[in-house]
Amino acid sequence: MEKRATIKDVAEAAGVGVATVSRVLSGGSASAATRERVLAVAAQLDYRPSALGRNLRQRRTGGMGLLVPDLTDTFYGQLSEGVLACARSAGEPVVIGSTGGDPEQEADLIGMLLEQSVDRLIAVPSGDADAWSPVLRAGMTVVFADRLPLLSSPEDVRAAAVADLMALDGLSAAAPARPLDIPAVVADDRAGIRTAVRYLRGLGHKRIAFLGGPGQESRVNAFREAVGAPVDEELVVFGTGSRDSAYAAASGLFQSRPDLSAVVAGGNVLGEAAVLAARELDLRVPRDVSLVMYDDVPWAELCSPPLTVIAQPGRDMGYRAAELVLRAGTRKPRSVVLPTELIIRGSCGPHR
Amino acid sequence: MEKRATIKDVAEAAGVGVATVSRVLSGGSASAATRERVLAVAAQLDYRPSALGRNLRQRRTGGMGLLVPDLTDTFYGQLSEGVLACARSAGEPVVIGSTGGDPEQEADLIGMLLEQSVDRLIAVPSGDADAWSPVLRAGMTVVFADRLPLLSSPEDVRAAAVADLMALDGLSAAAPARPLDIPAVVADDRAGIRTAVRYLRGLGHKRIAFLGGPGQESRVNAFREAVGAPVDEELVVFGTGSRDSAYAAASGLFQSRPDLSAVVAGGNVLGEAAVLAARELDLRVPRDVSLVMYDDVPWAELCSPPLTVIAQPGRDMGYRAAELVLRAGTRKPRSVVLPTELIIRGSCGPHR
DNA sequence: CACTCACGTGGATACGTTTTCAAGCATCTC
DNA sequence: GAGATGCTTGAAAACGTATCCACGTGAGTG
Repeated sequence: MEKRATIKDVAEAAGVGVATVSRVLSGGSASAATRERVLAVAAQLDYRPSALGRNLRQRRTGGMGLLVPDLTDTFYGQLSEGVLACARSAGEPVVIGSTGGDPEQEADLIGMLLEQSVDRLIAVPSGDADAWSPVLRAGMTVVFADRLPLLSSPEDVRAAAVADLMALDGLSAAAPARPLDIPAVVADDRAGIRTAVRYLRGLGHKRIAFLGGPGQESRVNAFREAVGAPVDEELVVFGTGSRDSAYAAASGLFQSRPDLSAVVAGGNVLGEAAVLAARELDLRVPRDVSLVMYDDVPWAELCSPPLTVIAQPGRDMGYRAAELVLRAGTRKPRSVVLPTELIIRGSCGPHR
Repeated sequence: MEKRATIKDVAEAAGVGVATVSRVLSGGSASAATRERVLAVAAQLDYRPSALGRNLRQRRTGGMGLLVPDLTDTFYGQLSEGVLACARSAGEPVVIGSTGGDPEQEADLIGMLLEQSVDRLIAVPSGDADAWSPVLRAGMTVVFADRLPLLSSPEDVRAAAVADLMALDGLSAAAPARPLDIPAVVADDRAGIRTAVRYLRGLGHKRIAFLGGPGQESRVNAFREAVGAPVDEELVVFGTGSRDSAYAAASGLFQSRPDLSAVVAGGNVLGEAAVLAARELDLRVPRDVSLVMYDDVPWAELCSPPLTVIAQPGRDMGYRAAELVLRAGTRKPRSVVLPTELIIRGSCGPHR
């Protein structure tokens, strides 16, 4: 196990000062002759600058943090792949954490990132806005993906609801002033849900349920808006994030309201739970109940019938978020809303 | 954005030297009085030791690297969750990379990790053994997960085949001397495949095909061994890792050999491709073709019929690998072989 | 020719921590 | 009571890099 060459070794071998080596390697000015010599020596010694020294000197770790609720959820897998793709092309490391949707674990992981001096973070937030403002004060550049943190105080919630609707109105609409001024890359939940609800309405469905998970406030709001008042509150139910609780929620919904004829699932885990629960209760899809699921995942096509879905570009979402967080120094990052698409397959039928 | 307190600040505020602060915080000896004072001051200043300084001093980054082929593959999602769970409980960061199954990208990512002085790595290897030996020489502690790297030279390959069979013979059998002495956490592929093949045989199937992906040499070998010579080589086909190529392989297999009555898919992406291709070709599962898939993923139950699978404990695999790599300093890590389980659902029927 | 200016260069410093080392001090032993 | 022993403590060095600053050299200008 031979030890790695340091910048000092290169400097000595090339007969120059360490400062010159540093400049050559980080693109500073140097004469053509010395540049060439330094590069040759560096290559010959197989010199790789130590990120440790650099990081300490610049008082920050390169790369970025990535916080997702669950890597077992295919959508977050897609999102992560997008982030990693962007990071790879930039040659930057990404340190990842899985929060389990738990604000406490999220806070722990943020603490760990802080300790590592990771100052750029892409997060699918679980904690509320109050939990995130300290992070900003710590000097972190944060970009939210997939969703925004829930606002905590009542008046904030009101303001945010308004802001959300405004933000989603146009695809590239400028984000309104929010209590928490953090850029985000999210899907156009409002349009996606609206399209799905209209589609179901067009098939004759009247009693449409929403099966949601944690952090899907924006989708629920969109659902409420799309169905119009008055919303039958028994028809919107929530799981807590685990597959078990999603199944319980779905099963409970089907049993307590046999009159519902369609359900929109707020995410692929919820969708999975819905088809499982429906099968268990001998409800046929789409004969007895129509189903449209948020997230297009490979296995949606495998179901029989194949699932009609609201597709959101998970990979793009991750990639864009990574771009934003990397360019944060240069450009002031603006929020991005990505389009969704209703992909009609076989899980929705006419109301009978 | 107030700047963080350093150890020096704490030392001054507590009226002690920095060395004392360091000792108190890293569990060294100190008098009860000073310990208490230092702790109080540290808490009051909200002091968090910077990993940067520590890392530079110790010439190594804490935590571990994690290299998987594709986070979109649910199995690797499970494996990653296991690694993250272990890392979280140890308070260690994880820097992740997705190789896409490409040895070149893998090498790039390894280079990045080296640059970061990450000296502990959990990898699902894509490159062959020759690509990995330099990593060891660089002083990295590596633990392979899910599979072993392919050996490159012909004699090595022979030796490895023998070694693999030996290694898999007992669950906790000591790993034989291999050209590459790296501990690994893998599933008992041999037993898993053997059980599946026997099960299919028991249903009367004679022409059983194997649909494999990259890095599944161990499973193919096990398949060859289980069916016994002579193996109809047309019945073992490979995709390159992408979903498209998996689909192409599956589709090609079904079309070129309409006489096959059962197929074993070497992974969940392959299994997905198989049911898609079968449906496209109007082959009914399990009436026309029986299917058993490696990997138990949540959506296996969603298919109709639900898929019979060889379950391997992805999460455990990741957790164990992380444990091994973290304890590498203390204990000399030994390879681990985890049990598989044939979960019979509805995708296999009697041969007709 | 003297003076300025621009540029290439290297020495020195700082980043925040851990660890070594020796010194200070109190206690114990003969 | 003198020496030895043990424990606590702080000063200082080191880790590998980027950057500030000052120095020297060459060209360009008056």
